[in-house]
Amino acid sequence: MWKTNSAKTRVVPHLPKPNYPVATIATHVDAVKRERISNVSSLPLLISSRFEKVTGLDPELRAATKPQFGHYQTNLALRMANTAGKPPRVVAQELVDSVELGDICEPLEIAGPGFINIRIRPNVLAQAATAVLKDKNVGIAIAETPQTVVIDYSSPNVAKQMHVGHLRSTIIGDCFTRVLRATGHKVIAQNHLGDWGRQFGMLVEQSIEEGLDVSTLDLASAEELYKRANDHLKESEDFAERSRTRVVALQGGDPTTHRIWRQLIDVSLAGFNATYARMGILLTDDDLAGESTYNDDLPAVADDLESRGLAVVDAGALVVFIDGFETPAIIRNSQGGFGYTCTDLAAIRRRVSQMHADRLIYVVGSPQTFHFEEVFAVARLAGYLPEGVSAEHAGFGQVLGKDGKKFSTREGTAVTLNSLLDAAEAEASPPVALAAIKYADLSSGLQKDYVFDAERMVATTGDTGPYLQYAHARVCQILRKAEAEGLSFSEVAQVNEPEEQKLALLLSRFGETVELVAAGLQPHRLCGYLFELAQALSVFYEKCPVLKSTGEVQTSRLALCKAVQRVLAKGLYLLGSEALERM
RNA sequence: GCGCCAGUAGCUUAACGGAUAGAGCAUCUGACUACGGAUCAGAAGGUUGGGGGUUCGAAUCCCUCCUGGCGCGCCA
Repeated sequence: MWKTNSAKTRVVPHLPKPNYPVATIATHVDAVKRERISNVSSLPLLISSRFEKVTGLDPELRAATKPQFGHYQTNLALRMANTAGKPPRVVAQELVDSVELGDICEPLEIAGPGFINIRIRPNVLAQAATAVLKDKNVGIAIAETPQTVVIDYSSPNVAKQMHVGHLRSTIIGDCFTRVLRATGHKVIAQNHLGDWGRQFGMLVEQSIEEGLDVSTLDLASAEELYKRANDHLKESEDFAERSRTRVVALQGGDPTTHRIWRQLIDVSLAGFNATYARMGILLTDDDLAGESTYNDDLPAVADDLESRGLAVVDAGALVVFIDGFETPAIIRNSQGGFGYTCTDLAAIRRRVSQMHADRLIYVVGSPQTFHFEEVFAVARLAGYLPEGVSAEHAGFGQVLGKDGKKFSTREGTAVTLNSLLDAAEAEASPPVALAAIKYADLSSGLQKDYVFDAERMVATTGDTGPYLQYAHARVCQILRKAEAEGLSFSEVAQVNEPEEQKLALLLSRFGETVELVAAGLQPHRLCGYLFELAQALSVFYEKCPVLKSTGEVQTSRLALCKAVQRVLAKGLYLLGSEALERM
């Protein structure tokens, strides 16, 4: 009954259509663009503004797809041709005649059906490279209107080791934290620990029955306890009953129960923190905000929704029917318990009203897409999520085993995160292994599943983290030798060779790439950029001797190397990896 | 049944409606006293799952079908 649309509109007759801007990548990109127009720092934006001055239109500059097309291209003439009623190439010629770019670009060229190809002048490229060399933030612009961004990630469960499912959330969330901080935003990381729920009844009951001092456990043995309790629960109705009673005792604040629960959390945290340290993750205990921290808010949320008529009791449960959703969101079940929908609503409320978040990001697997759509919709409805605050679910695909299927051990249990780190460290030193794993995780689209193949990801050839580290170590070697020889440099004075120009052009794009990732939450774009830069560096190596050159050519090339080194180091940092000086 | 995601070269994968779909691995051919060869140059490899449609232009947007994964009222 409640499944039909008519029932929905009947129960909550006047639900407004969402009139808030739906949080999309496009929205954020636009916001970033608007922000930066007034603070023109990158070459494409500078060029775009010149086109806009003449046409009032964004030329939608794109990096040229081929070297013979210059550095950037615009299809503006093609788009204008229809309304202008003129052939595209004629419009293009008019644009070329009227847009003033002589100070930045070589003469514009018209090509193909009416594309305008743009080539930056070498001296401008050299200036751009020097800017990257000198800039404290390596060419990344600080947002003019910094936001408070709350990022929810990692979120392991108490009394269970972190497993393969936590790998991606932890790596991706940490990357977002680094990128958003680098662009000047205030990031509040939130580790939404699974520290509450029915499983604690059986855990506490089992430990008491065994006479176990929980505080002496480590995380692995706590997980063993979990398994024993779970087995016990299945085979003994008596134990199941006592476990249910124990849940009530925990909720009621019974001292003994509460103490054991707290001990379970503490031993688990010790294990999680060890893994975070091993992975170079920024999360600290200050970022902990487990589910239990919202316990007191849950009845308040339910009451608020119910008293305002947004939630209604249906089949014994308190639910919210939402326009466009087949099923209602369950706020409180028919037993009077609160589920994770309610917890997430309470979290949104707190993050917006107390932490003053402008943007909420959830780094949680793709299977939760529906859940977050639902939670966001209810939060909008209730005003917990006001118009000015965006909420995004950065969902991601699964990590698969080598057989391309769900990653599990021979026994069928989930593979622990630490064993994945072990597998990679069997192939390379810890910092290299870590860079390998993180790069493999971040370098393709977040939505896609990928196979965990330690051997392939630690390869130093190809599109891998270690290749980036190698490129960095190599350029460091040149800079070290230069220093040993007493050579100094101050700026990129000239970029005459194509290989130098390519490097300088790429350097000029670092900032906008990072800003794009900050706006659109697509780390693979940063990976792709850094890989292209590392490749361009290798080509430069072949064609343009540095230490063997002399005079201004040498000092300029040294400066170029230093700028590349800075970008690679910063880029690796943003991916959560170490930029090694030697390998 | 409804919904979401994915389907691009043997494998892994990029492409914010634009030019000849761009890379990496593997394969083949070259370059070695080499500022780190853990490199570079080149070749070969694609009817972008199928079929329609919109557009000057489609991997990208719309419709439809196929395959795989995941979700869809009381666990989190």
